[in-house]
Amino acid sequence: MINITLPDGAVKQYEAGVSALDVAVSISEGLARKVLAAKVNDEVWDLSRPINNDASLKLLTWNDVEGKATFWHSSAHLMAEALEAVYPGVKLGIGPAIEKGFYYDIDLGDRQITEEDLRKIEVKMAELAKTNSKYERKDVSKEDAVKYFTEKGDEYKLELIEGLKDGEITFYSQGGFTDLCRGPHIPSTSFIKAVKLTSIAGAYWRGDEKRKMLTRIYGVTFPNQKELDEYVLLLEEAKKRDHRKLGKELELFTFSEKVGLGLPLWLPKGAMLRERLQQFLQKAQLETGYLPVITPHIGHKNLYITSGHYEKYGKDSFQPIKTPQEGEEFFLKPMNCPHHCEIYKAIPRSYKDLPLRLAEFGTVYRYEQHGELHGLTRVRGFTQDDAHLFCRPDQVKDEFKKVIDLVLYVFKSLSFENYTAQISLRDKDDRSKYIGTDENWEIAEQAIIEASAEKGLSTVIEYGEAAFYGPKLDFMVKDAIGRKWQLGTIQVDYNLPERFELTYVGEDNGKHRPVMIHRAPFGSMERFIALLIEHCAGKFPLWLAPTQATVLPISDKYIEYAKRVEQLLKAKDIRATVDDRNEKIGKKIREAEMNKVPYMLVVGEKEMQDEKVSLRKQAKGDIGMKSVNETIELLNEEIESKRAFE
RNA sequence: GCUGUUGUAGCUCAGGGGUAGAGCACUUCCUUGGUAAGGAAGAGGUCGUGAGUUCAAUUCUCAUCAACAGCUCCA
Repeated sequence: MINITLPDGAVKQYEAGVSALDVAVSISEGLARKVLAAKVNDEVWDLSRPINNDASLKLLTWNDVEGKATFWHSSAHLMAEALEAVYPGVKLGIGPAIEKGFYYDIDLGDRQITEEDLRKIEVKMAELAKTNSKYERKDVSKEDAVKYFTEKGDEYKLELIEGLKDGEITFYSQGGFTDLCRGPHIPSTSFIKAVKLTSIAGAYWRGDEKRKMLTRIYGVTFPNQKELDEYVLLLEEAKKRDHRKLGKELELFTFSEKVGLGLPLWLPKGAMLRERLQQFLQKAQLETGYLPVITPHIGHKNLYITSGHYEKYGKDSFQPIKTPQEGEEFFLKPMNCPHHCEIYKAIPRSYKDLPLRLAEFGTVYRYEQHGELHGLTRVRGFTQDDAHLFCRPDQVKDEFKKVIDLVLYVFKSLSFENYTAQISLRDKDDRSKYIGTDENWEIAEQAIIEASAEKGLSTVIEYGEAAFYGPKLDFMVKDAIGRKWQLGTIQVDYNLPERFELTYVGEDNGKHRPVMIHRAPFGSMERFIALLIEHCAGKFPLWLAPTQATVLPISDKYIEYAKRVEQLLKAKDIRATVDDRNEKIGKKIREAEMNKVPYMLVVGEKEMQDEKVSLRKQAKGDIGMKSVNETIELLNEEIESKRAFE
């Protein structure tokens, strides 16, 4: 007999060799029908796999992340089976589950598939799913595995097998389809009740842009049709929040091919929003000891030779600006750090001056790959809410913690609650791409890990994601359709102080090298605002709304009064407008609602008589008649509180 | 940069080998209306750009540019 520990701590005894499915059956029939896979000692297993020793067991259903992943992984196999049926001779790359669904990379040879073909494949998948084929696991020797895929003529699978050790190769089969796979899988195809193949795209084999591009088919499946319908609805809703769409509708920003790709033009309302955000952070930074500086938009070539950026990015970036002076070249600044290093150097620094925190909303230009440009989230000209902290090595951790506080303050103020904090460290194996001593890297990596822990941040560690000059802590936020973007960032840099020969005089009267911390709580104004737009679906909190209130006269007769109310609001720093068009009140309200103006002040005969307005809140409706003064107080209280717009 | 899809009025989109249409927005007039679209008239496009096929191209073919999705990249 063996002991199986369940998640609630209960320990039950079973015969050795019991399967997770047996355990599920012993608990309840209903559970046994729902269960997809099982977590055995923290490893996800097939339900049918025998458990021979004492173990902890968690039964995974559709409600578990791992349950869904298993379901989608099995769906990828089902799609592969359908693809082989529809396109005989298709070669298969890899087909994993992803956050929302799955994909399979395939080589179709000379054939091409279109969106309509996806419908055919969906039908085939549904048909195969109904056959209720079991997913069966089989251990295979390397020799047999190679033989199988050689006969099948699938060079991609053969390449994958090459990287595997004999004795740890498994095949999974369902229906007439067999795939090289570690597993695990759901018990049978009949669990898959609803199928949607979402898109076709190209993807390099093994993510290497020098290798062949395969066709990637994305899909998602569900255990019932209702969930699929809900998912489709959710996607449609998400698309309405897209910052590119809202940016156009709310007249926040635009792009012009004539001005240039990836160079945003901020319209008056967008500029208003952006300036509010900038002032908000500036205030917080002044309170925490940052010193504003201003530097030019270009820098001499020598600046970037010193910084090392010329060598690393010179050819792939905006090309130099020439001057009448023969051989003289300037670059548009791709970052603010070198300029700030020169500010540091302008004056001899003592250990007593540190940390020195130089802050600048600095606009930079980077020639991003054409295919990378994306709304405001990836552009070629953007403004960083940049600052560089020059400090002594013993101050790094403390400074780091202060920056974490600032980033969290910013996120909290804008109610970004669903962020992830990612610590990016060096690649575990390949260390050739990093500069600086192992010792300094160790210190910096430790400082970040400790500072994050002491601040109670729950972080994920990503190896190989560090910048070439130092480790970093990034704050990632998802956009409307689930793509992750980096917003706030804190990076430790031992490189630039070295290259610029920055020093300070220590207590010992000797010269020492400061450590530099790059940090940007927003990341960039552009990207932050993009995510903010999607986060609040264009309904900005009152303190940020470009127009905070609009006065809507019932008819021409009240325009004069409406303008007086507008002036009273403006005198109290409320951004107000008047809709004095010759339109009915219903239409004015409708448009103000669609423009997401937080407050509407309806004025007519009744209001004009005793300095009142009928107040209406966007998405909430009429909230009754109030005096102008009451209204101003109400709005200003909300502005002060920086409340999120509910 | 790579693969695929798309490109018609300011916006959202329909159409289709014989030089174009809707709704919204815009302009003018009527209307002075109390909480999500009042009515009428008008203006607006050589159908992304260039070439080819054709008696004829916005429609077919090729190239190119841009947008979108994904990949690669991201100081």
